[in-house]
Amino acid sequence: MEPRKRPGRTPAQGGRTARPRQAEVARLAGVSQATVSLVLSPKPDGKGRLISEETRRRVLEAARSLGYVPDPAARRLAAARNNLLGVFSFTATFPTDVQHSYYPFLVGVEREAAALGYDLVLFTGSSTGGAGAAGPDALSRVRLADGCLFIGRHTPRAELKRLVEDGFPVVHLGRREELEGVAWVGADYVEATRGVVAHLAELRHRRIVLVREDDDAPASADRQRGFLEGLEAAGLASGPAAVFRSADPQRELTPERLRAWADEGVTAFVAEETDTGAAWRGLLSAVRAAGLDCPGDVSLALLGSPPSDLASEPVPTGFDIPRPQLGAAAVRLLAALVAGEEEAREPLVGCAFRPGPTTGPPRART
Amino acid sequence: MEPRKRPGRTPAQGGRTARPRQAEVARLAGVSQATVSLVLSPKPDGKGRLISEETRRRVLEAARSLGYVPDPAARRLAAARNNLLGVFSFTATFPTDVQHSYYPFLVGVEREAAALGYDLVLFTGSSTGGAGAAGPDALSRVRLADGCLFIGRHTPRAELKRLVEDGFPVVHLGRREELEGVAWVGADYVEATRGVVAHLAELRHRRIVLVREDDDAPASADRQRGFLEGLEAAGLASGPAAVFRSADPQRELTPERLRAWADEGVTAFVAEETDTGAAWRGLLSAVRAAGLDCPGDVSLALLGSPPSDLASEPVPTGFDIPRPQLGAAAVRLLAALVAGEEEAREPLVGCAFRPGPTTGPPRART
DNA sequence: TTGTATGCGTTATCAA
DNA sequence: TTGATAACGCATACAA
Repeated sequence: MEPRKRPGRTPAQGGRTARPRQAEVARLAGVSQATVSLVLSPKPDGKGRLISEETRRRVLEAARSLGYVPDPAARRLAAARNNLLGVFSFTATFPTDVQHSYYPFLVGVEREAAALGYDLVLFTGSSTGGAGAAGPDALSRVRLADGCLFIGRHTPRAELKRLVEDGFPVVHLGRREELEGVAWVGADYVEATRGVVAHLAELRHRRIVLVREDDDAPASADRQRGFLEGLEAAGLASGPAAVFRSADPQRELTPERLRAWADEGVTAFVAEETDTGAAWRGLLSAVRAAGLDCPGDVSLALLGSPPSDLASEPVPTGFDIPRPQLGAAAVRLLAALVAGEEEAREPLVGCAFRPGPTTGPPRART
Repeated sequence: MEPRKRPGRTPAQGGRTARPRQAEVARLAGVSQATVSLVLSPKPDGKGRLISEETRRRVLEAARSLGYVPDPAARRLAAARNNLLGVFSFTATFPTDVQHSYYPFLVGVEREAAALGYDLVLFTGSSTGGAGAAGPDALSRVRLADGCLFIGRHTPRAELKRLVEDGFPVVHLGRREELEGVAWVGADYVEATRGVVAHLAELRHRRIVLVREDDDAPASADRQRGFLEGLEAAGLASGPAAVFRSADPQRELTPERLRAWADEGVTAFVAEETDTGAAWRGLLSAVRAAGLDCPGDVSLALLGSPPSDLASEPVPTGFDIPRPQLGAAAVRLLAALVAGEEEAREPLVGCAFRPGPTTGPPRART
């Protein structure tokens, strides 16, 4: 039986012109398809040109005139590379609720990817139940890319581990030490928080309280750790009493509570930054409701950046998470993994201390 | 010559264990590779099961025990499509300056793409070297996807046309009627603006002035057209005098000018929305500087949404551009083109009228 | 109902 | 220096 023309092909392929293939470039240039491949995929092997300058020119010209672009799927199948980096977030990458946006990270991710010569594939998460929905192989689609960046707290561990075990380059944006073998890049919340505490201690605050949400995320734990370490370093009383942990700070952080603390000699509060900003919001409103002056009566600091809807307020003392830099660092690491380099870089990115008008020396006690 | 073991394979493929293939699943289940494929990729064709329940079970069991996951590259290669939609913006997709961001569109783009089973490839036109260098064939890279969405005012016409001529599915986000053959999806500024004028006319305003920037973008032209049509429909005097066009409204829109208009009987102003929001800003500050009360002395309307940094101000009367919906509509259209369907849908998306506190009946003239 | 054969577009090997 | 050719893993038309 002789070969069919195009078996395995759905009949209604669409009436449009197919994308140009290497074979067509070859015909136009009067060479073989393999030659086209050689010309078009420069070997970094350092091997000198095996193709004559003349042929080379003709092939390039033909490719250009045809608008040829290599098929990423075929490339990967042939065990080559795509120049495609994946970005996968379990929740929507562009949520309607801008509060949870990964936008600032993406700024850095895009810039760095472009600089390194990669395009980005945004794998639409399972949020909408669309592309990859919830199936166990939802994450599998990312294998189309050369490597993939994961963002968000809720990355399914098993799937991620599977990818890593298969040798697929993966980088997680955000600390993920529990996931063994998963490379990650994160902000150094511990150090940054220590810095904020040190700042308050220098101002002569003696009792400081951390307001945090009831969440087990590494980001929360890190801040608490940095907080306690900071207290110790300053020779201040630490202990669980210094941490106020609440599932709903905006409710449970009452003005009475605040006054009680003040009476006990607490002169400063630090709140963690989270998606919702609940801790900080709760703290702010409680202070106001209690009629306390800031920074006169109490100093306030935010362990992160203020929510965007509070943009009209003065920017509080705290630190800035360098999200674009984080994104860029993650891409650099991922690119290194893709290139087969051993992972050997500092995964922590420092946060810059941000002075602000919400902290000052405590009022002398009477 | 007998077949090599794994030719075309780079020798140092990595020491990692290869993932299971359909062939291995087949061996374990005692069936052929094709059968495995049949079982594992359910056809939505509605065709009943061609595979016996027994075989089916065995295959699934074998696949599970081996931890089989399909290779997306192979799958896409065989299917002759990527399930990838490109998104191309001439400026960075994620600019540092959030003002100019396409974020709201992307929200809808992502959601709809996910719903339709597509992933997104982000192309950056302005990228600094790297992937998308600035070459004339920069746009050519988008051919890697099954189709591409273009966003922004500055899409190079020639390149776009070339893509379309080659039968590559292209959709432009924003009206682009000059570019023949280029499918587009846009907001119906004409109709929306007419609505705003009608609203003012109903309030009994008799003289209304449009403040616009000196830009030839379709978006500006459409608003002007809708404005003039709205005036006519209400039986009001139109003509060029009703349009104030300025390259720098924030400078040229002086309080004196405003007073002069008021003296002439102008009781309402509408300003177009642009990237910078210059028209609206200029109008607002001039009204304030002139000491005019709004909506007492003058009614103001904004043909679009207010800039985010004016979030603290009351939201003016006007209309909302449904950006997420626009993005979604564009993706739907693009998907239809990719699927080979003839383009046959309404490219205009309506804008919702937004009542606000900045308009009211004009003060009775003395 | 299942197996066989073939090709999707690319890279890489080997012979010419 | 270039041209055949064999896979990569999967999906399908067709035969059995």
